[in-house]
Amino acid sequence: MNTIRRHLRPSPPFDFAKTLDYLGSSAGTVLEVVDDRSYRRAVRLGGKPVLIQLAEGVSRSDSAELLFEVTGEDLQSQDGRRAQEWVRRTFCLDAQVDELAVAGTTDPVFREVLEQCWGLRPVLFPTVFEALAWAIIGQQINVGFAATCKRALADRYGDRLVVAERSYPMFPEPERLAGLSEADLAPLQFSRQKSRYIIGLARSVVEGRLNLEELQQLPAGEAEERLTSLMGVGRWTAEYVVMRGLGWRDTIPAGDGGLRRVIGRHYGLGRNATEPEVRALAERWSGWRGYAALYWWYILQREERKSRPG
DNA sequence: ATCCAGGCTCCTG
DNA sequence: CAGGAGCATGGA
Repeated sequence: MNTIRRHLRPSPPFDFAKTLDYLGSSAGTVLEVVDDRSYRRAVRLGGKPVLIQLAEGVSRSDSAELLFEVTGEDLQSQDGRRAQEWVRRTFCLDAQVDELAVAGTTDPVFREVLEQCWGLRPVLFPTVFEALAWAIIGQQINVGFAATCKRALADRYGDRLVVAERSYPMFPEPERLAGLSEADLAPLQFSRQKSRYIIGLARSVVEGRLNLEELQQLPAGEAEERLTSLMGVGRWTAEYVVMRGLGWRDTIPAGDGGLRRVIGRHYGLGRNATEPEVRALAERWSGWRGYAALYWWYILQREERKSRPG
């Protein structure tokens, strides 16, 4: 076991504390260890299990600095490079977010959102497969319960990485899930329908019908189309994965229940916004609709955390 | 009990 | 092709 350390400089504005606060309070964050100043998570990079650790460094002037560590078995410099690229991509460290400010100038409601979210960065899923599985698990059930299901899936079928006498869970590989039957997931409180979708997805990957590497190379619209052709993946799921798994910044899951709720509330509709309404509104965030979605979820989380602590 | 929760598929008219 | 029923689960 050895560790490689680096310093990373995110493009400003970057508010690590805010990003961690949101990430750590999100129900779906079950495989990460997050506190108010650091992040830890075990992932496979190039097939090799590693522990990624991030902490805030000394901030010079206005640009924050991140301390980054990767720990694993017999790490070479190329592993360090690979891990660093993974972090830059997963935490969107190179995003030129200041362009987004323009979208707020004509919309007082969204300007308020922008101010509260300034510096908040999206955190992508470690893999597209995990994003897809999480989106399917989360369909039409409350996110707390979805988190329970995800955790159970990882505990039962995922590998673990032990570093410094501490054990970190990893999300199951498609190969592992492809061999399961519906009966295997029933004890984890997956509905039959969801079990079918998840297992079918894993098999698609293993059998090569769904090439996740290739998916990364496609334009957002084509990736969305490709995803929607899978059983169990509708428009919401595809858009969610394009945004949170593939990292496209201009894709918004407009049918999302949470978005419809928070947007309806803030624009004074007295009801949930409809999907077409969200889509129409999102035109004004064009170029950054995915960031807008993130920001709205952040607002929603804060509002609903206040009224329902825990 | 009843309604809801970060939908999807399939079937109508 | 738009709209709605039916679907599975657990939680409030």
